[in-house]
Amino acid sequence: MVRFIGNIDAKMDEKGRVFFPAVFRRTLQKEGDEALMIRKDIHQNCLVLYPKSVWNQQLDELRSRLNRWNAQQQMVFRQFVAGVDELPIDGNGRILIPKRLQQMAALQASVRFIGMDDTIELWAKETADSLLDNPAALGETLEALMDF
Amino acid sequence: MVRFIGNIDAKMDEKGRVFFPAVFRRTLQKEGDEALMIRKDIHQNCLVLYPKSVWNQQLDELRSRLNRWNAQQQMVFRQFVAGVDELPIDGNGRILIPKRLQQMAALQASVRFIGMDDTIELWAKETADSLLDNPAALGETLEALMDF
DNA sequence: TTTTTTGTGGGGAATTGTGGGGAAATGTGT
DNA sequence: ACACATTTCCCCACAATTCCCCACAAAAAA
Repeated sequence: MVRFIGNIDAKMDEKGRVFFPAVFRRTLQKEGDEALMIRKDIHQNCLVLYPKSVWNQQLDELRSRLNRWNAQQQMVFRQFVAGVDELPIDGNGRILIPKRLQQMAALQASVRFIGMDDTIELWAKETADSLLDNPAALGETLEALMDF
Repeated sequence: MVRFIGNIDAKMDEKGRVFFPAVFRRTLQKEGDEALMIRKDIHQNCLVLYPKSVWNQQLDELRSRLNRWNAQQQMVFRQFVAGVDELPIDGNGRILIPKRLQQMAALQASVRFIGMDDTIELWAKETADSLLDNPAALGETLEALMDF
Protein backbone atom coordinates (compact mmCIF):
# COMPACT_ATOMS: atom_id res chain seq x y z
CA MET A 1 0.00 0.00 0.00
CA VAL A 2 1.43 3.32 -1.10
CA ARG A 3 1.43 6.10 1.42
CA PHE A 4 2.84 9.45 0.52
CA ILE A 5 3.68 11.62 3.49
CA GLY A 6 4.95 15.13 3.69
CA ASN A 7 4.85 18.59 2.25
CA ILE A 8 7.53 19.82 -0.07
CA ASP A 9 7.95 23.28 -1.51
CA ALA A 10 9.54 23.45 -4.92
CA LYS A 11 10.03 25.81 -7.78
CA MET A 12 8.78 25.50 -11.29
CA ASP A 13 11.01 27.07 -13.92
CA GLU A 14 9.86 28.98 -16.99
CA LYS A 15 9.73 25.76 -18.94
CA GLY A 16 7.23 24.27 -16.56
CA ARG A 17 9.60 21.76 -15.03
CA VAL A 18 9.46 20.80 -11.35
CA PHE A 19 11.75 18.53 -9.41
CA PHE A 20 9.80 15.55 -8.19
CA PRO A 21 10.64 15.34 -4.47
CA ALA A 22 13.06 12.59 -3.56
CA VAL A 23 10.89 11.36 -0.67
CA PHE A 24 8.04 10.62 -3.00
CA ARG A 25 10.26 9.08 -5.64
CA ARG A 26 11.53 6.62 -3.08
CA THR A 27 8.02 5.77 -1.96
CA LEU A 28 7.10 5.22 -5.57
CA GLN A 29 10.05 2.96 -6.28
CA LYS A 30 9.39 0.94 -3.18
CA GLU A 31 6.11 -0.04 -4.82
CA GLY A 32 7.87 -0.93 -8.04
CA ASP A 33 5.72 1.77 -9.54
CA GLU A 34 7.50 4.05 -11.94
CA ALA A 35 4.86 5.88 -13.92
CA LEU A 36 2.75 8.79 -12.76
CA MET A 37 -0.59 10.04 -13.99
CA ILE A 38 -1.66 13.64 -13.66
CA ARG A 39 -5.01 15.35 -13.80
CA LYS A 40 -6.83 18.35 -12.47
CA ASP A 41 -8.69 17.70 -9.25
CA ILE A 42 -12.44 17.49 -9.75
CA HIS A 43 -13.32 19.96 -7.06
CA GLN A 44 -10.25 21.91 -6.13
CA ASN A 45 -7.90 24.16 -7.93
CA CYS A 46 -4.99 21.79 -7.82
CA LEU A 47 -3.41 18.91 -9.70
CA VAL A 48 -3.43 15.30 -8.57
CA LEU A 49 -0.59 12.86 -9.20
CA TYR A 50 -1.40 9.15 -9.13
CA PRO A 51 1.00 6.27 -9.24
CA LYS A 52 -0.25 4.38 -12.25
CA SER A 53 -1.34 1.41 -10.21
CA VAL A 54 -3.48 3.60 -7.95
CA TRP A 55 -4.96 5.28 -10.96
CA ASN A 56 -6.00 2.00 -12.50
CA GLN A 57 -7.49 0.91 -9.25
CA GLN A 58 -9.64 4.01 -8.93
CA LEU A 59 -10.66 3.76 -12.54
CA ASP A 60 -11.80 0.19 -12.03
CA GLU A 61 -13.72 1.14 -8.95
CA LEU A 62 -15.50 3.95 -10.73
CA ARG A 63 -16.24 1.87 -13.77
CA SER A 64 -17.74 -0.89 -11.71
CA ARG A 65 -20.24 1.53 -10.24
CA LEU A 66 -21.26 3.10 -13.49
CA ASN A 67 -23.68 1.85 -16.07
CA ARG A 68 -22.04 2.27 -19.43
CA TRP A 69 -25.40 2.54 -21.22
CA ASN A 70 -26.54 5.41 -19.07
CA ALA A 71 -25.76 8.66 -20.85
CA GLN A 72 -25.22 10.72 -17.73
CA GLN A 73 -23.06 8.17 -16.02
CA GLN A 74 -21.05 7.73 -19.14
CA MET A 75 -20.50 11.46 -19.13
CA VAL A 76 -19.16 11.32 -15.60
CA PHE A 77 -16.74 8.65 -16.62
CA ARG A 78 -15.67 10.65 -19.64
CA GLN A 79 -14.97 13.71 -17.53
CA PHE A 80 -12.94 11.69 -15.13
CA VAL A 81 -10.79 10.15 -17.81
CA ALA A 82 -10.53 13.09 -20.17
CA GLY A 83 -7.67 15.39 -19.39
CA VAL A 84 -5.49 12.79 -17.75
CA ASP A 85 -1.91 12.64 -18.86
CA GLU A 86 0.90 10.28 -18.26
CA LEU A 87 3.77 12.09 -16.57
CA PRO A 88 7.25 10.77 -17.20
CA ILE A 89 10.13 11.65 -14.88
CA ASP A 90 13.14 12.96 -16.80
CA GLY A 91 16.80 12.17 -16.32
CA ASN A 92 17.17 14.90 -13.70
CA GLY A 93 14.26 13.61 -11.66
CA ARG A 94 11.96 16.32 -12.89
CA ILE A 95 8.46 16.30 -14.27
CA LEU A 96 7.13 18.56 -16.97
CA ILE A 97 3.72 20.02 -16.20
CA PRO A 98 1.65 20.44 -19.37
CA LYS A 99 0.76 24.07 -20.03
CA ARG A 100 -2.92 23.27 -19.99
CA LEU A 101 -2.72 22.00 -16.43
CA GLN A 102 -0.43 24.78 -15.25
CA GLN A 103 -3.11 27.25 -16.16
CA MET A 104 -5.92 25.22 -14.67
CA ALA A 105 -4.21 25.18 -11.30
CA ALA A 106 -2.84 28.71 -11.63
CA LEU A 107 0.68 27.48 -11.01
CA GLN A 108 3.39 30.09 -10.72
CA ALA A 109 7.02 29.65 -9.84
CA SER A 110 6.34 28.53 -6.26
CA VAL A 111 4.49 25.25 -5.87
CA ARG A 112 3.85 22.76 -3.10
CA PHE A 113 3.58 19.00 -3.14
CA ILE A 114 1.24 17.55 -0.54
CA GLY A 115 1.35 13.84 0.27
CA MET A 116 -2.29 12.69 0.41
CA ASP A 117 -2.07 9.05 1.39
CA ASP A 118 -2.08 7.24 -1.96
CA THR A 119 -1.92 10.32 -4.18
CA ILE A 120 0.09 13.52 -4.30
CA GLU A 121 -1.39 16.93 -4.82
CA LEU A 122 0.35 19.82 -6.50
CA TRP A 123 -0.71 23.33 -5.51
CA ALA A 124 0.31 26.85 -6.21
CA LYS A 125 2.05 27.80 -2.98
CA GLU A 126 -0.17 30.79 -2.34
CA THR A 127 -3.32 28.72 -2.78
CA ALA A 128 -2.00 26.02 -0.49
CA ASP A 129 -1.13 28.50 2.22
CA SER A 130 -4.65 29.82 2.30
CA LEU A 131 -5.82 26.27 2.97
CA LEU A 132 -4.41 26.37 6.44
CA ASP A 133 -6.11 29.64 7.21
CA ASN A 134 -9.31 28.14 8.47
CA PRO A 135 -8.41 26.26 11.63
CA ALA A 136 -11.69 27.00 13.39
CA ALA A 137 -13.85 25.38 10.74
CA LEU A 138 -11.54 22.41 10.49
CA GLY A 139 -11.57 22.02 14.23
CA GLU A 140 -15.33 21.91 14.34
CA THR A 141 -15.67 19.49 11.48
CA LEU A 142 -13.08 17.18 12.96
CA GLU A 143 -14.69 17.37 16.32
CA ALA A 144 -18.05 16.40 14.82
CA LEU A 145 -16.59 13.61 12.71
CA MET A 146 -14.48 12.03 15.37
CA ASP A 147 -16.96 12.30 18.19
CA PHE A 148 -17.91 8.88 19.42
CA MET B 1 -0.19 3.43 25.67
CA VAL B 2 2.44 6.10 25.14
CA ARG B 3 2.64 8.83 27.72
CA PHE B 4 5.15 11.60 27.45
CA ILE B 5 5.81 13.63 30.56
CA GLY B 6 8.01 16.61 31.24
CA ASN B 7 9.39 19.88 29.99
CA ILE B 8 12.83 19.93 28.44
CA ASP B 9 14.74 22.95 27.19
CA ALA B 10 17.09 22.41 24.28
CA LYS B 11 19.00 24.32 21.68
CA MET B 12 18.54 24.30 17.96
CA ASP B 13 21.71 24.86 15.94
CA GLU B 14 22.05 26.89 12.73
CA LYS B 15 21.24 23.84 10.68
CA GLY B 16 17.89 23.43 12.39
CA ARG B 17 18.86 20.34 14.36
CA VAL B 18 17.59 19.67 17.87
CA PHE B 19 18.54 16.88 20.21
CA PHE B 20 15.50 14.76 20.89
CA PRO B 21 15.37 14.43 24.70
CA ALA B 22 16.48 11.08 26.03
CA VAL B 23 13.42 10.73 28.28
CA PHE B 24 11.11 10.88 25.31
CA ARG B 25 13.29 8.66 23.19
CA ARG B 26 13.08 5.95 25.83
CA THR B 27 9.32 6.28 26.02
CA LEU B 28 9.19 6.00 22.26
CA GLN B 29 11.38 2.92 22.11
CA LYS B 30 9.37 1.23 24.80
CA GLU B 31 6.53 1.31 22.29
CA GLY B 32 8.72 -0.10 19.55
CA ASP B 33 8.10 3.16 17.78
CA GLU B 34 11.05 4.76 16.06
CA ALA B 35 9.67 7.39 13.71
CA LEU B 36 8.04 10.70 14.49
CA MET B 37 5.59 12.88 12.61
CA ILE B 38 5.60 16.64 12.91
CA ARG B 39 3.05 19.30 12.10
CA LYS B 40 2.03 22.76 13.11
CA ASP B 41 -0.58 22.79 15.81
CA ILE B 42 -4.01 23.79 14.54
CA HIS B 43 -4.62 26.44 17.13
CA GLN B 44 -1.36 27.32 18.79
CA ASN B 45 1.88 28.69 17.56
CA CYS B 46 3.83 25.53 18.20
CA LEU B 47 4.77 22.24 16.59
CA VAL B 48 3.34 18.86 17.52
CA LEU B 49 5.30 15.62 17.42
CA TYR B 50 3.42 12.34 17.07
CA PRO B 51 4.87 8.89 17.37
CA LYS B 52 4.20 7.47 13.95
CA SER B 53 1.93 4.75 15.24
CA VAL B 54 -0.29 7.31 16.95
CA TRP B 55 -0.42 9.37 13.79
CA ASN B 56 -1.27 6.43 11.57
CA GLN B 57 -4.01 5.42 13.94
CA GLN B 58 -5.60 8.85 13.76
CA LEU B 59 -5.18 8.96 10.01
CA ASP B 60 -6.80 5.57 9.48
CA GLU B 61 -9.62 6.52 11.79
CA LEU B 62 -10.24 9.68 9.81
CA ARG B 63 -9.84 8.04 6.43
CA SER B 64 -12.40 5.40 7.24
CA ARG B 65 -14.98 8.04 8.04
CA LEU B 66 -14.46 10.10 4.94
CA ASN B 67 -15.65 9.67 1.40
CA ARG B 68 -12.90 10.58 -1.01
CA TRP B 69 -15.39 11.61 -3.71
CA ASN B 70 -17.08 14.14 -1.48
CA ALA B 71 -15.55 17.58 -1.95
CA GLN B 72 -16.01 18.77 1.59
CA GLN B 73 -14.82 15.60 3.22
CA GLN B 74 -11.83 15.43 0.96
CA MET B 75 -11.03 18.97 2.03
CA VAL B 76 -11.06 17.95 5.66
CA PHE B 77 -8.65 15.16 4.95
CA ARG B 78 -6.46 17.53 2.98
CA GLN B 79 -6.31 20.06 5.78
CA PHE B 80 -5.45 17.32 8.18
CA VAL B 81 -2.44 16.05 6.25
CA ALA B 82 -1.35 19.39 4.82
CA GLY B 83 1.69 20.53 6.72
CA VAL B 84 2.61 17.15 8.14
CA ASP B 85 6.08 15.75 7.70
CA GLU B 86 7.91 12.64 8.69
CA LEU B 87 10.74 13.35 11.11
CA PRO B 88 13.54 10.82 11.29
CA ILE B 89 15.94 10.74 14.22
CA ASP B 90 19.55 10.87 13.06
CA GLY B 91 22.55 8.92 14.31
CA ASN B 92 23.21 11.46 17.06
CA GLY B 93 19.67 11.29 18.36
CA ARG B 94 18.74 14.58 16.77
CA ILE B 95 15.82 15.66 14.64
CA LEU B 96 15.96 18.14 11.78
CA ILE B 97 13.13 20.66 11.83
CA PRO B 98 12.01 21.62 8.30
CA LYS B 99 12.57 25.28 7.52
CA ARG B 100 8.93 25.83 6.76
CA LEU B 101 7.92 24.71 10.24
CA GLN B 102 10.71 26.59 11.98
CA GLN B 103 9.29 29.77 10.60
CA MET B 104 5.70 28.90 11.38
CA ALA B 105 6.50 28.38 15.02
CA ALA B 106 9.03 31.22 15.12
CA LEU B 107 11.70 28.89 16.48
CA GLN B 108 14.99 30.45 17.47
CA ALA B 109 17.99 28.86 19.14
CA SER B 110 16.16 28.19 22.42
CA VAL B 111 13.28 25.74 22.24
CA ARG B 112 11.20 23.75 24.70
CA PHE B 113 9.76 20.26 24.51
CA ILE B 114 6.54 19.71 26.43
CA GLY B 115 5.22 16.21 27.00
CA MET B 116 1.48 16.21 26.21
CA ASP B 117 0.33 12.68 26.98
CA ASP B 118 0.62 10.86 23.64
CA THR B 119 2.19 13.75 21.75
CA ILE B 120 5.03 16.18 22.34
CA GLU B 121 4.86 19.88 21.70
CA LEU B 122 7.79 21.96 20.55
CA TRP B 123 7.76 25.64 21.38
CA ALA B 124 10.02 28.60 20.98
CA LYS B 125 11.17 29.12 24.55
CA GLU B 126 10.04 32.73 24.65
CA THR B 127 6.57 31.85 23.38
CA ALA B 128 6.19 29.05 25.89
CA ASP B 129 7.18 31.30 28.77
CA SER B 130 4.63 33.95 27.92
CA LEU B 131 1.89 31.32 27.81
CA LEU B 132 2.10 30.53 31.47
CA ASP B 133 1.00 34.07 32.18
CA ASN B 134 -2.67 33.34 31.86
CA PRO B 135 -3.73 31.07 34.71
CA ALA B 136 -7.16 32.69 35.12
CA ALA B 137 -8.57 31.51 31.80
CA LEU B 138 -7.25 28.02 32.45
CA GLY B 139 -9.03 27.92 35.78
CA GLU B 140 -12.37 28.85 34.29
CA THR B 141 -12.15 26.35 31.49
CA LEU B 142 -11.18 23.57 33.82
CA GLU B 143 -13.98 24.44 36.20
CA ALA B 144 -16.54 24.34 33.41
CA LEU B 145 -15.23 21.06 32.06
CA MET B 146 -15.00 19.24 35.34
CA ASP B 147 -18.27 20.41 36.81
CA PHE B 148 -20.59 17.49 37.32
C1' DT C 1 37.50 10.42 40.15
C1' DT C 2 36.48 7.70 36.35
C1' DT C 3 33.03 6.15 33.22
C1' DT C 4 28.74 6.49 30.75
C1' DT C 5 25.02 8.88 28.98
C1' DT C 6 23.24 13.14 27.24
C1' DG C 7 23.58 17.22 24.72
C1' DT C 8 26.22 20.74 21.27
C1' DG C 9 28.93 21.94 17.49
C1' DG C 10 31.04 21.65 13.01
C1' DG C 11 33.46 19.64 8.65
C1' DG C 12 32.66 17.73 4.52
C1' DA C 13 30.63 14.11 1.29
C1' DA C 14 26.48 12.88 -1.00
C1' DT C 15 22.11 13.80 -2.38
C1' DT C 16 18.61 16.93 -3.71
C1' DG C 17 17.03 20.89 -6.04
C1' DT C 18 17.53 24.92 -9.56
C1' DG C 19 18.78 27.03 -13.82
C1' DG C 20 19.85 27.30 -18.57
C1' DG C 21 21.70 25.92 -23.44
C1' DG C 22 20.47 23.94 -27.26
C1' DA C 23 19.09 19.65 -30.22
C1' DA C 24 15.13 17.05 -31.54
C1' DA C 25 10.23 16.72 -32.14
C1' DT C 26 5.81 18.71 -32.89
C1' DG C 27 2.65 21.82 -34.59
C1' DT C 28 1.12 26.15 -37.31
C1' DG C 29 0.15 28.84 -41.07
C1' DT C 30 1.22 30.01 -45.81
C1' DA D 1 6.30 21.27 -48.89
C1' DC D 2 8.57 24.88 -46.42
C1' DA D 3 9.81 28.23 -42.91
C1' DC D 4 8.76 29.38 -38.41
C1' DA D 5 7.35 29.19 -33.57
C1' DT D 6 6.50 26.25 -29.74
C1' DT D 7 7.13 22.43 -26.96
C1' DT D 8 9.67 18.51 -25.35
C1' DC D 9 13.81 16.27 -24.24
C1' DC D 10 18.71 15.52 -23.05
C1' DC D 11 22.72 17.36 -21.44
C1' DC D 12 25.74 19.97 -18.19
C1' DA D 13 26.87 23.06 -14.19
C1' DC D 14 26.14 24.64 -9.86
C1' DA D 15 23.65 26.00 -5.37
C1' DA D 16 21.41 24.34 -1.35
C1' DT D 17 20.24 21.01 1.82
C1' DT D 18 20.65 16.83 4.17
C1' DC D 19 23.25 13.09 5.90
C1' DC D 20 27.16 10.91 8.07
C1' DC D 21 30.94 11.25 10.67
C1' DC D 22 33.90 12.74 14.48
C1' DA D 23 35.12 15.60 18.59
C1' DC D 24 34.05 17.32 22.74
C1' DA D 25 31.41 19.63 26.76
C1' DA D 26 28.18 18.80 30.52
C1' DA D 27 25.71 16.13 33.44
C1' DA D 28 24.68 11.87 35.68
C1' DA D 29 26.02 7.45 37.33
C1' DA D 30 29.34 4.31 39.15
